[in-house]
Amino acid sequence: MWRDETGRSLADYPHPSVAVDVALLSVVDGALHVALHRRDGHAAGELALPGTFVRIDETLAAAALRALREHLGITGRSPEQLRVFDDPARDDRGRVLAVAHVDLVGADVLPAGTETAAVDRRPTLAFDHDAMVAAAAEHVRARHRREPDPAGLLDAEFTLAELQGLHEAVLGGPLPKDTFRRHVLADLEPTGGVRTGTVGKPARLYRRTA
Amino acid sequence: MWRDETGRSLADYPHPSVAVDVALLSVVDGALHVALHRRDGHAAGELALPGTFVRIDETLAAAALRALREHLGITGRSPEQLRVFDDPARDDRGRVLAVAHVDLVGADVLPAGTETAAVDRRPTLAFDHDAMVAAAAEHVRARHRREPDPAGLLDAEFTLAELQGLHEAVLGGPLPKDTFRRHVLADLEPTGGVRTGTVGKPARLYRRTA
DNA sequence: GTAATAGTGTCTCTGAGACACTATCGG
DNA sequence: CCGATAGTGTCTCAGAGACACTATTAC
Repeated sequence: MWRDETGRSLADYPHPSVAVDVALLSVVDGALHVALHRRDGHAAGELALPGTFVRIDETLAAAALRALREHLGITGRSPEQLRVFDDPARDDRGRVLAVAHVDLVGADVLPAGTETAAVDRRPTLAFDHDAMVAAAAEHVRARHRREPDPAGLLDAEFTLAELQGLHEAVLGGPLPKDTFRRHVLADLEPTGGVRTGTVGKPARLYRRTA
Repeated sequence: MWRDETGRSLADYPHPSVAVDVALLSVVDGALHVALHRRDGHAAGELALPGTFVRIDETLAAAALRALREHLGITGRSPEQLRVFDDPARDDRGRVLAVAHVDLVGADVLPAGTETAAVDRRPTLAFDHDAMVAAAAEHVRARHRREPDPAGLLDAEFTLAELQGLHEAVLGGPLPKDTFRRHVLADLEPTGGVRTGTVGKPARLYRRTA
């Protein structure tokens, strides 16, 4: 451990605490939702994103996963970093920098009873979590404009209609069928199979390339 | 100040230190350069980005500005946040999270003698500063693909050739004249003046709109 | 056959890029 | 006039979007 001239280590200097907050998004009832929890202790009952303080030997990703586990009972995802929120007044318990994260999971990953809110009609959240949700939704939507099912929410094989339904749910609006199909076909390969047992012409099955 | 059940404040818990590092980019000799400094004390002589630890009541932007002032003697810019670098082994003095920032300034802002390196042919830097410079260059280049002179490096009035020269320097390669002009004209308005005193047909002067 | 869904041919519009051309200065 | 730089007309190509059409199943 490094020491300065007076024998103090880095951690001995006063410095901000660091928290992670995770906007865990999911498609529920055909719309993009965010998972929330009610705070207890200080300011109990207020809706907030799952978050936690970063421990001294923990990566941000590890802290984000721990927040999901402790607050929502969810394991095994890989949150992406958005940015640091550093308004000095954002947390009245002290000086806290918050690194916002985003992840997108299937609705089946959320334990029964998990509280969620549609990102486009959400209640006011604690701290600056509203801005975090807005940034998270924009991040996920931008990726879904560029790439088919970037989070791998669909099964290994899926029809173009299923893919389009996912993208419409994430983006929050209808997409033109023909343009959408031509747009995503470049990143898909047909498996040769078809989806049977439904009404109408059977749909070809695809998987993502690369 | 908030206290837990045992009377400890947030800052009493062990937590990572937070640093800012700034990739200060500039156009020098027609190419994108990054300003560096030589570290002293521990690992003296190694080239690094200007950086500093974030004080407990300081915003990230304020810390970034302070790092530029203390290491390079530069004031008055507005660095943008890139992302947090959190490899546990990135700093052998202790657990340090680094928030990378980027800014782009005119070469005239750099004090005489400032050490710089072309971003595309740079020496190996300390810590993970190589990755920060790469991210910073990509960030600045992406903005210059979308928008004319986003950092306002040119004078209030400029010719299209001057603007194109700036973009070629930032992007690191030649641009087609006619396509470039049509691309940026949407965001410019002619001032009515012309640049005289040069060889050839006088060029019209423009300013950025909005 | 009909209803329903899957998939495509084609037209238009727009923007990027390439190329060559015209325009206007100093000398 | 010439050399040099500024600026434009136009062609082609590719992708987005709109529309209508064809294809293939269950019943």
